[in-house]
Amino acid sequence: MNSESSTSGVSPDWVDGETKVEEAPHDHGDETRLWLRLLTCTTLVETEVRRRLREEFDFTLPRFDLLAQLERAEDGMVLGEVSKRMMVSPGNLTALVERLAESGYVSRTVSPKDRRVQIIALTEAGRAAFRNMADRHGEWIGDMFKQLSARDGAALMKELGKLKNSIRATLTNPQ
Amino acid sequence: MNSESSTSGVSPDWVDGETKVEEAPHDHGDETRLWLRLLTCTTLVETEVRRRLREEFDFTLPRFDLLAQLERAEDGMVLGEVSKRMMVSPGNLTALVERLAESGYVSRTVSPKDRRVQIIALTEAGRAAFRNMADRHGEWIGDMFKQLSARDGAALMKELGKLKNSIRATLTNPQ
DNA sequence: GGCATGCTTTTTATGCTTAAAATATATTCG
DNA sequence: CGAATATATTTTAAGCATAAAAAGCATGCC
Repeated sequence: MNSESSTSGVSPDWVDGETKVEEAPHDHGDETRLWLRLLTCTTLVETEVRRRLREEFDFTLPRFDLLAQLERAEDGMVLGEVSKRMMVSPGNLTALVERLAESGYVSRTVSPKDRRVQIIALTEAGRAAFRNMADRHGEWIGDMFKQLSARDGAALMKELGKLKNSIRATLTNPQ
Repeated sequence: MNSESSTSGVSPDWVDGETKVEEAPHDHGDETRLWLRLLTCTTLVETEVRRRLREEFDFTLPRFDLLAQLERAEDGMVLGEVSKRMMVSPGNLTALVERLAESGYVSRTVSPKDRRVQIIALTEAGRAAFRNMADRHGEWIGDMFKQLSARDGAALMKELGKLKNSIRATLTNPQ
């Protein structure tokens, strides 16, 4: 998924990916269309957020997401826990954390109890930078969602909750 | 976004990214929570699709998406058009198409009318391979969405339509 | 204590993705 | 015609992402 651009001129003239997949024989067409619409919405928002993070803060979304995770862990977090929460592979985080540490936004401490474990925490600079970006982030989202009434928003939240449960049930139950 | 894993053991024990961002001052908290739920659903589905594509077909999602676009263009498609429909940058497609051409799934033809333009089309092998994968893809989605009633699915489709319009309005109107 | 086992993180190989610059071709307009 | 401008694609540099294997450490059990 995804894409960004502005100068390279992709973003504003996208067509719509919602008709990506043709009907399957046993007809899961409705579900597939729903899935593609979901994907389209997510991609539109995510791409815009990436673009703005880059433009306004010269920051990437993965970096932002990592700071966001640490924001609510006063005493820092073990790398493996960050991996689970961010839904990314542990190997992915090695380089990401490395770069954020270089920039001075996070600190790494080897656990005294278990020397395999790294505790990652926000520095003061990281906390300040994140707050700044998170404020703007909220505004961007608010802007993109603004035509949705409170009622529609609540309904969507509820329906997505059901969907999430359905997905999780399938993933948990291997078949 | 994203992640896969199975042997590397990330996928099944994810925690949930829905609480990534804290409240913003001017309070777009509701919208942000909604956005994070949307993102979670998309990530869960997308990751599973990637995993299964790899496992069952040794194929990647971008490759699959590209074939899906070409499937409905009998006479092929210009690269730029594919780029818009897939919502990815043109530069991205160069290598992707190259690899799919190597595998014999797509053909590239220079347009006789405009030598800048490449027309990409499915080969018979590509068409067959895609149909095979698309069938399974439909089943996976059907499976993950199966706890959602037809009524809920329809409601979700409708609400997402409204959201999409809201997002597009904001993106089209640069402020 | 010492070995087997398992957990946490890093490394490696590969592929996806973008932005920006470069290249190549087409079109427009003076 | 020829220069400026526009369009289509590729190249480049950097970063993100995964799976699988390797390395390092802890723990349990004999």
